[in-house]
Amino acid sequence: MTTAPATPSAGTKRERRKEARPGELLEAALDLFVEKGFAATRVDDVAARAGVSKGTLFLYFPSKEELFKAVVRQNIAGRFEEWSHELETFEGTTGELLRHCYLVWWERIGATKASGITKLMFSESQNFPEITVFYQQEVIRPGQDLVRRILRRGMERGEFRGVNLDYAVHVVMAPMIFLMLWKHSMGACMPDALELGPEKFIDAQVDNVLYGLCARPETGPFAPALSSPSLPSSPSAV
Amino acid sequence: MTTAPATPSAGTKRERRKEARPGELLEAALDLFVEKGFAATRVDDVAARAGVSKGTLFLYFPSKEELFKAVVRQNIAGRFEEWSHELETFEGTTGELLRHCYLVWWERIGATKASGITKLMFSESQNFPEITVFYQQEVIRPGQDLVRRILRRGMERGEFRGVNLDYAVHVVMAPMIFLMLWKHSMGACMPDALELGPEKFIDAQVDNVLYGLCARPETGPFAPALSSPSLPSSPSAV
Amino acid sequence: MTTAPATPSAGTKRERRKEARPGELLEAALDLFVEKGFAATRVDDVAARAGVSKGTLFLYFPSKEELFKAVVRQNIAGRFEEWSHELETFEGTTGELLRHCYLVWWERIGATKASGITKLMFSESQNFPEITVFYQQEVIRPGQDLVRRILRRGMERGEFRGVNLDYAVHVVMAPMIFLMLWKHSMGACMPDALELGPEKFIDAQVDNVLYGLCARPETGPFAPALSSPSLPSSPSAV
Amino acid sequence: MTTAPATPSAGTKRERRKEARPGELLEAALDLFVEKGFAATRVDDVAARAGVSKGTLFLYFPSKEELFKAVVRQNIAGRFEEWSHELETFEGTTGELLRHCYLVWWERIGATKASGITKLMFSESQNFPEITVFYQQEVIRPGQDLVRRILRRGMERGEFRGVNLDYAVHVVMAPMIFLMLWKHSMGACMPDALELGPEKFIDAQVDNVLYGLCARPETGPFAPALSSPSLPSSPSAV
DNA sequence: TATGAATGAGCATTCATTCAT
DNA sequence: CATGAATGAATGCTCATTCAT
Repeated sequence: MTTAPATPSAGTKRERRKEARPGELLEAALDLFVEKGFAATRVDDVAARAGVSKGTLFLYFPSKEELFKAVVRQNIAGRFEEWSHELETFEGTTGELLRHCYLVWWERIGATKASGITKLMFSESQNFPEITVFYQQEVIRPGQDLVRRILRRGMERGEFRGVNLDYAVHVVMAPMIFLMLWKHSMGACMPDALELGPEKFIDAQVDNVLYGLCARPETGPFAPALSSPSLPSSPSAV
Repeated sequence: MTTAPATPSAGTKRERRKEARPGELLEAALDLFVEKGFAATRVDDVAARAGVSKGTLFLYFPSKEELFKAVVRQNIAGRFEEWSHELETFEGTTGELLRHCYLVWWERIGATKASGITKLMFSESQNFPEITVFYQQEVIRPGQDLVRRILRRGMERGEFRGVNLDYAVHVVMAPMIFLMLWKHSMGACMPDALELGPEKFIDAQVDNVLYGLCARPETGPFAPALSSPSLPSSPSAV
Repeated sequence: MTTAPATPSAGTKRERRKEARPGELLEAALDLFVEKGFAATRVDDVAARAGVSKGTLFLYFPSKEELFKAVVRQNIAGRFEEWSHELETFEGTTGELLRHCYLVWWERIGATKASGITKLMFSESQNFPEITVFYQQEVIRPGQDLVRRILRRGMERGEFRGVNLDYAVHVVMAPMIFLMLWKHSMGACMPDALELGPEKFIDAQVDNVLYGLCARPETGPFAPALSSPSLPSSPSAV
Repeated sequence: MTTAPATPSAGTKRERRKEARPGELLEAALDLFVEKGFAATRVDDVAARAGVSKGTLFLYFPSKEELFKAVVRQNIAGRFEEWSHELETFEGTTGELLRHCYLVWWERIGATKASGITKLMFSESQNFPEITVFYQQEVIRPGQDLVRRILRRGMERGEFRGVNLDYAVHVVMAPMIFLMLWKHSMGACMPDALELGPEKFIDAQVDNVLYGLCARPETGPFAPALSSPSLPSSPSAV
């Protein structure tokens, strides 16, 4: 109090605590939201896990919903810019890029607690419209845009067929989302092949997805169902 | 219609009501469980929607959990026997069988309210262990067994490659489950390509899945990741 | 149905059932009231144990309270006349009469389910005033009158000291009532010396009671506290 | 009063309230439990009588059962240590000690609301096994142990006959328990001699009990029924 | 800044009684 | 006579949010 601290951001122990509070609360909230879901998580428990009182939590976050939004921002929404940059600087075929994205996505989201947030949103979006709107704007749309840019890159380079992007985005994301949801619901309750080795599952999915997307001389035995109805997939689409 | 009553079991008006009650309650419960989820559905609302008092509901179902189980039995679990029989009498290639299954599954489950039950289970299994156990025994296991039998049929006939069944089951089911979950969560809140035409999405997924499964002379540019690790499916996989 | 029954009271099997109904209901009610108490006994259970429907019970007894009153009348209140007569025809000393009364009381009430009714009344009288009034008029008062007559007999014959009847009645009844209440509450939950041999307890109590009542030349080391305050029983009590 | 606060522990008005709350709730709960019994007492009413909301009650006591246990601890169970000490320091004959105990017991328990708890336990033990176990461990057993020690003291000093302790304990306690139960059930509903002057009743009972217990040269006209069957207390008892 | 005591609406389940058949 | 379907008021317990200190 009497002597000025060298670094103004973190002086006394108490002040350092004060600055750390939001982070500790967010970490505790992430844990509990992932474990119990949004509605079933009690703010008392979040505060207790962060080592503060319930009142203090409401000092930093005006409501349970705002607390959740902050968790989403810190763990997912706030990282899209970095990912977007990584995507732009990637060199190599778009097939390689897509495979790379699957892998890093698994490392950074799928295998971490962040995946629990996706599960939570799928579970409770109906009952909390305000959160859902926020999540769509901050996560879903940026995420789909990222995938769209990959697909366009492939199509512009002639590596992918001309496909209806709205469908293709879901084809690309479906296996990853399924993996997260399974892991945080049924997979948590029953012994399962996915439990220990999701990499194999991802590998198979990437192969299948790439097969559906890649430009091929002949269509083979399978119908080109990904094709945009108004934009036939034939060479003219390239 | 003119001579004898169609339903001989119901004489008086009251008896007809009594026989209809369970069905009316189950329908109301299905609607609300699908709309709100298990925890957020109030039994008062179920009773009100069925046109009876809260007490009457407990006359037919001893608890909210048992009510839910009855809904699951009527809409999903009770129909596996029929599906199993259809599977056995199918004639044609296993690829055609799989495509057929995707279609009828979409007609009977995916496009109906029954799909909401799957979404509900993925959402709330963590918080209601007793229901989860019931669902795994009555739905998940029989469903996976059905898929396993299809895959075995393909492998025994030489139509499919030798694959690790535990993974392949998930590869087959993932797109359908994703479709249900999306439809009942994000899809219900935002405009989406899947909303109106999921058939196209299904088509694309069937193609991809069949590509991964079908026996081919050469493996092409993609690694055969579906192969069982202990039972390599082809020399080139080594 | 076609031939008239010889005894008009019990003809066809159905009619015999009809006449037996109240008795079967009363027996079932006694069992359950004793086991659970008044409030905790459900009329559904009474009807079910009697083999009839809930509606039928209300056909014979207009309410749960009336059902209970009927149980009391059949098992206790209706038997005072007989006991009163037995008391009048007894020959022997009043001490012997009192001991005799303790024994037959134990046989007919204390050791039977009827004792459970006393326990029930002590337990729930506060919450059911109407029943309590009934019980006081039909059971408590007649019972106390019986004891009073015994005590008066002893005093008139010079066998007992002059005592305040209002207190003496309680002194006589207290051990028996205690025995019933213990048996149906704590005794039912914990191993206890009273459980198997209440006769010994009764013996001891009779001795003590008689000691306090009997006329004695000298009062011994103990104050004659039973004496009526206005009518000192002996000079030493002054 | 004017200078320093009497209670140094409570600073602000709020803190004083907080410290007083449990006591206020316990007092309100004691009143209502005694008046209505355990099952018939609504927690809302307890809270209202203490001047707080229902939620506040559950802030201090996690359930109705725990609230009741706390009431028992405060009013009975927590005072055995003090009583035990009083017993050890008593000087005089064991007959005097017993009479003394009856009197102080009446002052501290019998004449206070605490006696209502005993009545409650006798009434509802069957329906609430968990509470019953607690009560037996915390009240019944310590109470019986106290009586046992008095009886042993009398036997060791040669003042009392050799008796079966298991029965004698009940003989000693029966009159007091009867008094409590009567007062809180029938006595509360009908005019009664015990209502205003239980001391006289107690006096009579003490005399009778002491008569049964005290060592006497000859057994008199009454059988020594208190004697332990396997351990005859004196040659004359054979 | 931090606390934590207080609130009160919300919810699954029970049960005596009624009455149409 | 007999049924049993229907009712609806009653109750213990939870939890996000507020606010006095």
